Amino acid sequence: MAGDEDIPGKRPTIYDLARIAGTSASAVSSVLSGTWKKRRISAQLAERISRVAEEQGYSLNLQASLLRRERSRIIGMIIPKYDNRYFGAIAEQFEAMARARGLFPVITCTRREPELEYEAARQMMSYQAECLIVTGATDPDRIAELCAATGVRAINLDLPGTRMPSVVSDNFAGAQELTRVILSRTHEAFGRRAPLYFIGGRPQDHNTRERRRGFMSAHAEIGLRVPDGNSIVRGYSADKTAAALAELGIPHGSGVFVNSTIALEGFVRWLRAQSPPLELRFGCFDWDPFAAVHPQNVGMMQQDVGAMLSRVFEFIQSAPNGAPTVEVPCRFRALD
Amino acid sequence: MAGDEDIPGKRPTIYDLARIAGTSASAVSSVLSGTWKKRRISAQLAERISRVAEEQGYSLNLQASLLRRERSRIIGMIIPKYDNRYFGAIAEQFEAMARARGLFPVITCTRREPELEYEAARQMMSYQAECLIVTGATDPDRIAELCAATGVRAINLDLPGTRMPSVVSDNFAGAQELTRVILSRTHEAFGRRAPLYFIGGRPQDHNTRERRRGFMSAHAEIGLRVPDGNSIVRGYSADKTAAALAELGIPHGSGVFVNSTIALEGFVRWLRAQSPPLELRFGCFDWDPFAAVHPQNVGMMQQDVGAMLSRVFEFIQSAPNGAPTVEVPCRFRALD
DNA sequence: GTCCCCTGCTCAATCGATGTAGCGACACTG
DNA sequence: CAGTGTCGCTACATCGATTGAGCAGGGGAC
Repeated sequence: MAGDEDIPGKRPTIYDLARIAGTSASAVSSVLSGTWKKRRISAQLAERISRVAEEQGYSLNLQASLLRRERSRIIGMIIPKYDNRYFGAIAEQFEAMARARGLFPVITCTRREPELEYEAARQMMSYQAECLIVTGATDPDRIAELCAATGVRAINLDLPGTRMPSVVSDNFAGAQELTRVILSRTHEAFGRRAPLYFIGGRPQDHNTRERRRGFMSAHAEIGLRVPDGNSIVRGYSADKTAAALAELGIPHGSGVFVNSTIALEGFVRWLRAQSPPLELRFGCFDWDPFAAVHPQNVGMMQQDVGAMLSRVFEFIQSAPNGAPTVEVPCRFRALD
Repeated sequence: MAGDEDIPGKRPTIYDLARIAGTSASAVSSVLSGTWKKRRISAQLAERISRVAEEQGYSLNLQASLLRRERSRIIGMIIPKYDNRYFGAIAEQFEAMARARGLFPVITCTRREPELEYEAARQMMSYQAECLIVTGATDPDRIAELCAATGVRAINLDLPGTRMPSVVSDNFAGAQELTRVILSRTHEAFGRRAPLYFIGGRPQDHNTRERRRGFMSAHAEIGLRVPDGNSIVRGYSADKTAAALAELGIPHGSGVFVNSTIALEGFVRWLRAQSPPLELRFGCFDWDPFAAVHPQNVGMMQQDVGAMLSRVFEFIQSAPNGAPTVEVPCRFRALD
């Protein structure tokens, strides 16, 4: 007990433990990393070292450890938002699934800013991430290039790219089904068949294009043509959506396809402000438990986050050839 | 151009760059870290090194860099959930504010599991985090002890502890105000003054206790006594809340205080399932934009995430004495 | 007694970046 | 031409953990 030196601000290293336990740093390292049996350390010494480490409140210096090891087991994810049920669920489940596989997840939020996406990806390289999941990126191919240059494997999630494997929802089929339901429920409620309105998303964005294609296809099935004026596609922003709706003037008895909960936020705010109250029927691509109890909501298309992430981890374990895009079916949640 | 060796899976180091540029690793390091002017490197050499680094797609090995430096500038946060507007906003704003201050945020989600909280905190120590923000932890004092042992500064957010500085909402005043509004709006709507119901939270949790105190106080002000049976406090779970509500049997014309959006999720699900429809008035401690358009919602008490995080960063910059608890006022969002 | 093997450890090189100390070359002073 | 200073760069120790190589000592075979 005489040699224990507790320099306050200084964290103990394996050299400190070795000195205190009267042994070598190698022995300490192998005991604490669990490889001591292969290295022929006696159970007695292992016991002593463990006790000293416990007493001194030792914790591994990951920086030093990772510098020496060949594999970091770090897996990075960049994601545009946290405060939204879809991306929140992705982040939360990704962490849990990564941990369950013995990997160290590191997530960072890029707020749909292309520069921040790029910087965050660079930072993941610096962390020595072995793999990077690029979620909802505005320019996935630029990041793919960065990853290719440093030899880091990358996978797109939610929004596909052309240079690395992608896992996305089956946006076309989901939108088609959702559109059919909104059309029929609007018909039931108001007795007329009119083309729906399409609200939210970005014109150039892959998901928005696919969903519009499904939306159009469901209209075509029943011989309806959608006028050009029936769309508001002004980006992922609740405020812009609400402002645009005020100009559009949707008539009583209409049906509305809302493309994301972000647009839906603007939509329900606008809808609530109408006086006299406006009777509509709407459906939304994406799930939210509070939006689900709105009386005019006829259904929400929930993206299957668990299944998508499973496919992502399959791609991680066995790298595919080329840059395939896998589409995962959505689950429709009918309301009422 | 003859010496460029592009070993595919291998990332270039400063030694590779030095060899290619015909200079030393020290020069490369100082140029890339921006300290080259102090080290008397000529602008010409700096230019050449930068070009080579660019060409080779060099990226810093943070592990090696941090191992050598005395400061990591890493700031950790553990948080119970992502997919909820309150915690989602905390995570998102924390990252932005940390970056704006030149720090590297690392967040991890602990799902209110005490063991995972502890493990995650250990991992933050291993990352050499200089500071740890402990958000909504079930046992903050245990983590405080861990941090004290390794000399890492720690701050509680949302839920206070006794061993490190804490930043929390003014739950008492917020709950009191919210209760007053629900009481008066229920009176307006149904003409009777009856004690409210209190739904959600954990009995032993500090926030729940404070909010119940505010709730009780607002009742006492107008001479109302709250019966013991008017509470459902069974943890942060939408399912348990919905199940308990089914047993409780809240009568038509009642007012309800919902303690968190997680409980609210169960509450609105239950409410919607009632047939014939149940007319109530409720308010919620926490903000959610979709819940805000519910016709029976009279107001939501929004926690001031920006202000709370500002206080957290103040504590980080100048460590306070002892373990003070700062209370940040909430912002009431009246509805209708 | 010699050879060999096994046990239980330690030594020292290594990962990549950083920063102090110092070296060679040249200019300028007196 | 010795002495001093500055410029522009390089050498090397260092951070903490990992791991292949190797060493001392004891036991058994012949």
